[in-house]
Amino acid sequence: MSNQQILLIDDERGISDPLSYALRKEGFEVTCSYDGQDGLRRAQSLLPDLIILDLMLPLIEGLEVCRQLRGDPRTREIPVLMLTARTEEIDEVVGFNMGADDYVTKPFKMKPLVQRVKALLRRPHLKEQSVDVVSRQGITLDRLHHRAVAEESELPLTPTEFKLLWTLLRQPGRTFNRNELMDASRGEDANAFERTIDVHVRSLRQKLGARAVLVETVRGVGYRFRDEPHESVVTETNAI
Amino acid sequence: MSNQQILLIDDERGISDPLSYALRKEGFEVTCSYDGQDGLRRAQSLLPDLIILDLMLPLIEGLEVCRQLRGDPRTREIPVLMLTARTEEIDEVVGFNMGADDYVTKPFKMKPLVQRVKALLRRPHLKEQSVDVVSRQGITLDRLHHRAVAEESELPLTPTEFKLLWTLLRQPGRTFNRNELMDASRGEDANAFERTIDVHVRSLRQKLGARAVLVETVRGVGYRFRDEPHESVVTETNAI
DNA sequence: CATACCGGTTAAGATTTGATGAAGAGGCAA
DNA sequence: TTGCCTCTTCATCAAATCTTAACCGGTATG
Repeated sequence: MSNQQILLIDDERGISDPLSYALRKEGFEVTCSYDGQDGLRRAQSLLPDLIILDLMLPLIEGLEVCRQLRGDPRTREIPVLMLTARTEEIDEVVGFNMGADDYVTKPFKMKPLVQRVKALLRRPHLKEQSVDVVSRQGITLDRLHHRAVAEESELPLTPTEFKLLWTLLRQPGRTFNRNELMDASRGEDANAFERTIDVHVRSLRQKLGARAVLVETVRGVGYRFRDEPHESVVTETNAI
Repeated sequence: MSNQQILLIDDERGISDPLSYALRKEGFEVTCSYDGQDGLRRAQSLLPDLIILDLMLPLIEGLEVCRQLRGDPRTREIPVLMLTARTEEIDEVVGFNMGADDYVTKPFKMKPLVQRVKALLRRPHLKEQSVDVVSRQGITLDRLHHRAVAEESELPLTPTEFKLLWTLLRQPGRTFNRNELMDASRGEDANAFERTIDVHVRSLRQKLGARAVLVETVRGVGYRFRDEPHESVVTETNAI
């Protein structure tokens, strides 16, 4: 029972039978389900370590199953491996951002698929859970209440500035180019002058005051939020 | 160089020019190649994150390029997006099972294609093996954070120096000629003065300090990153 | 030894890049 | 409507970076 449990949701016996066989031979415990509704119920009762999900399912579509899995806190973190018939479907799935963790196109070879399964199970589960509060270097952002606080005082950020800082703060040290920041701060409106970001960064820095140095410029690339503490800020912090 | 690199292999300027422009505007680094042979060579020296490949090419056919890319362990895992003239061709291509990851029929709209590119690059299993950190001989490059570290201290590299070192470091021991290094560091126009590379190498060596010897000159050919920590005596003996 | 070739070095000039100030353009509520 | 507020665009400047070209010394070759 120390074996890892896999829930396989697929209505085609021609696929699920050999697949479940191959997985069992690898030492996994496999439970099969042949439609979406049943699969969803089993997922919630079994809480397996991994779910393999066909995109085309009777009763409930694969995407809907995935959505509901993600909506339930008990199953939210279970990795999902999606089976799709065509490459283009992957785009859709990715587009819907349904949170599948990997995709395999049918027809597939058994060995690579098992490899993928193992890789997913091996993966450290630092999946970015939906976080509403981020706090770094004395700056705290709460996106539910749309509040930004630096030490004591509240920062009056505009929506764009807020999203910008949110993006930077969530992955401190990572450098974002202007396009990524554009996307992050303005949704998917892709066609805008890149340098607009510079202006937002500027006003952001102004409002950050002494902490402005935390938003670093990476020349030729973009911007990033400083990872390690900065001397002048520490001094400032102490002084307050 | 937090940016992802795309190699575009297409001989029709009417296609490759606007496409490379669109991709660059999206923040990708794009290198263009106008025939199969050259494209193959560039793929092997650049090791881009994605390759866009026209099916009809001079010198070597697209399918043959694809086959050879799949045959080389260095390029085997790089996703390939194939451009084809007619829908029926897709079937043929799929039939040959040449391992292209996606197909787009010409003529295509710019936006959807860019979407496809992004989707391909976002695919989880590709993400897992795409390399963002390279570390050799005590030097570590992280293109996501855009950081270069030697032992303890951070190296303040300019964008060009970073890309140069990134290229050398990814395939230690392999000698790159100046054109290849030009490509890698300047992405765009390959028709610049070759000796420019020498100057970049020099400033790179200066910043590397004691580790400067790791960037070796191969007289008459180009440069390479040293593979072995010490003298090549052992290597010689083993080689014979 | 002479010579052509090659890479190292240097500095000046050209180009690119980001910061900044300011001027519209909409949006929205009073 | 007017009066903010926010976002975008543009022009300009200074600094960082890249390229070019000239000069130098080492090396292979005859």
